[in-house]
Amino acid sequence: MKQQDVFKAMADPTRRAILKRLQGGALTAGEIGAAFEITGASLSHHFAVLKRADLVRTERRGQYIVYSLNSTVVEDLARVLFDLFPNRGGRAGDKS
Amino acid sequence: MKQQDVFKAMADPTRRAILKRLQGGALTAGEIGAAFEITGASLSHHFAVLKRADLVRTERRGQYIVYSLNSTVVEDLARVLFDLFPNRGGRAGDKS
DNA sequence: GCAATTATTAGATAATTGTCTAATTATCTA
DNA sequence: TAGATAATTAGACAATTATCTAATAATTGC
Repeated sequence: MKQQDVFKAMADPTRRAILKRLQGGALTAGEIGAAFEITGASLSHHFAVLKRADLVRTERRGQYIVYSLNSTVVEDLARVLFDLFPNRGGRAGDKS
Repeated sequence: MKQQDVFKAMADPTRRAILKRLQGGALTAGEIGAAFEITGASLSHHFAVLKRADLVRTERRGQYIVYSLNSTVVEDLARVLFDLFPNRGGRAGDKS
């Protein structure tokens, strides 16, 4: 997990919205884009960032490209956050 | 919690390092700065971002200003992340 | 093969951001 | 009150980034 890439990816509201949309299951780039006002090119840029952070996985299916969540990476991120703050009952990722 | 401010704040490695340093307890601006190569002015900028995100609290003590973590906000953030990803055993912030 | 569809890549531009130096504010102490 | 110390604010600048239009790539179906 490239921490910096993940944090950077999560810092943009559009990308968080994309992740949110993928909660319900895998979607094609077009299906995701339908919910946003920005161009497909901009969307592609965001997809690239999310992929670089390993937050989503892609699979080509015919002319479509299907995106799906990679939950584990964001779980890792959540663990990092918990670790940043001690004295809270030692849950996920308890290193001490 | 202003989600966007928090995510933006966490996106910078210097700011994450500052939070990390504060794990051991409250520190003055100068004590924190001693660990970084950047100028005090740049540090101040980062402090401002962290404060806007409500990730740190400040208290003036004489000529010093003391910074401390505000754990709850980052815990909230971690919860948001967990919520982004369903089907993982429903822990913190379980909304469903 | 060719047109249509889906998506990405290339290149340009405006906005944001991290950094710096210089100036300012707040506090302490002699 | 004056000087020293701690920290922030102001203003400038370079790097990054989100967005766009136009061009390119991959696939399907005629």
